[in-house]
Amino acid sequence: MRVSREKAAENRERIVDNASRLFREKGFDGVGLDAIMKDAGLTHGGFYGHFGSKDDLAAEAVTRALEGSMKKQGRFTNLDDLVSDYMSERHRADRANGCPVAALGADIARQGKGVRHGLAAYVRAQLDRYAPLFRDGSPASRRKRAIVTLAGMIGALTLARAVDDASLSDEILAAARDTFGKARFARRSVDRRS
Amino acid sequence: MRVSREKAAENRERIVDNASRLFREKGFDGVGLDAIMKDAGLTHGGFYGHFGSKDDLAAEAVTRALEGSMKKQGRFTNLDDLVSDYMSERHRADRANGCPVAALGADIARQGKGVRHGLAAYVRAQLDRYAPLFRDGSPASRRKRAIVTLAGMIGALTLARAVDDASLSDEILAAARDTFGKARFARRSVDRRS
DNA sequence: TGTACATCAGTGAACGCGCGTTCACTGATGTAC
DNA sequence: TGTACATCAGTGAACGCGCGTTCACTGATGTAC
Repeated sequence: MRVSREKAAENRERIVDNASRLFREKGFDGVGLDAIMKDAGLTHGGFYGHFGSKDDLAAEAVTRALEGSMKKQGRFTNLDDLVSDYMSERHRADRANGCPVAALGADIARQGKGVRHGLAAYVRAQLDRYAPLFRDGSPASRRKRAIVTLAGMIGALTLARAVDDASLSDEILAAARDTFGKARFARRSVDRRS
Repeated sequence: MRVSREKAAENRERIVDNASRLFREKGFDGVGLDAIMKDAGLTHGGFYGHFGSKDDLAAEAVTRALEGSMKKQGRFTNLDDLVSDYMSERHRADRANGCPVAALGADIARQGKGVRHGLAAYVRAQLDRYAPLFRDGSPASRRKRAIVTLAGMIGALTLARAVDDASLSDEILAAARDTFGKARFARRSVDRRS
């Protein structure tokens, strides 16, 4: 049953990719190793040839998902497009391929040090990406708005997915799209003193 | 071992309260019925005298947590105090007694119809509570800002808890506090056309 | 290049544990007289 | 009010299942000559 080293490396990649999607869709505890391996066209016994434990895979899968999310958002050169994409109905419906923070949310905070450290790096990278996309403001103001934009989009997507009411969900998406996109989330909203 | 009807009703309440805290702290799959019943000073066998299943308890526990969260936020008469409290270091540290949406996040979206319906009612109630606290703006503008404030606070707290970097976490809390509190998140930030 | 052997990626049965759930039982509470 | 019986909240052992993990085995790949 041995396969070539190249094929084995491909199998490993496929396990991580598929697990990254399955975890986002069903949560860490919602998928077993059996389902993950079957999804990659393998049997569960081979798992420990590739990973030390399910937790190890979870860490790799989250990292992979964060990388994918960063790469995807890196394609946008203005905030409007980025926000429109993040706040789209398509993203709301496709938890498996979307933002891992919105998909796994609080469960990430219950993961090990590796995952949480990777998330911090992800957040910093995203803030550095968002900040220059604002049209005006000091570096400090840009950074503050970048934080609020990132947090607001994550919270809005989480709410829009959790709510059992299509029109309320649509309203949440629209409000976030409208506020954070089109550079309407302008400098003075944050910087102005009362 | 029979106890009085009054005592039994108290026991039931205690189970729901404690479960609501335990779920928020460790997630739905992070606590077993054994731990929940032990936490209430009972043994696990008695569980099914009170509830039909663990899922039923989860639904009640989330509802209870949402009610508690609404009652708590109802005490605030201005946004600044409300935001300062939500975005406090104390709230970040105390997942068990804090906002259930931030604590359970995406897992709520994977719950049954009852929980998600209750969440929608909670969101609507919170929006109605936030909207009048803004200093200016049309009803539509107030509602839009209420949505963004609610989503932003939830996202910011989720991020602040998930990140493995104290100074980044503090920065996220501060940015959200500063943006959503003190009515600085003013009308024109949302309404102004480009 | 071809052959013989060693390696090792993947298989599938098995283990052990925890968890949700069930159930016969206990004994204090509630009720009927 | 007191007694006798029925009820039923809670107990703790047991069940069954799924899941993470282990392991002996297989047979194709990789390597040594």
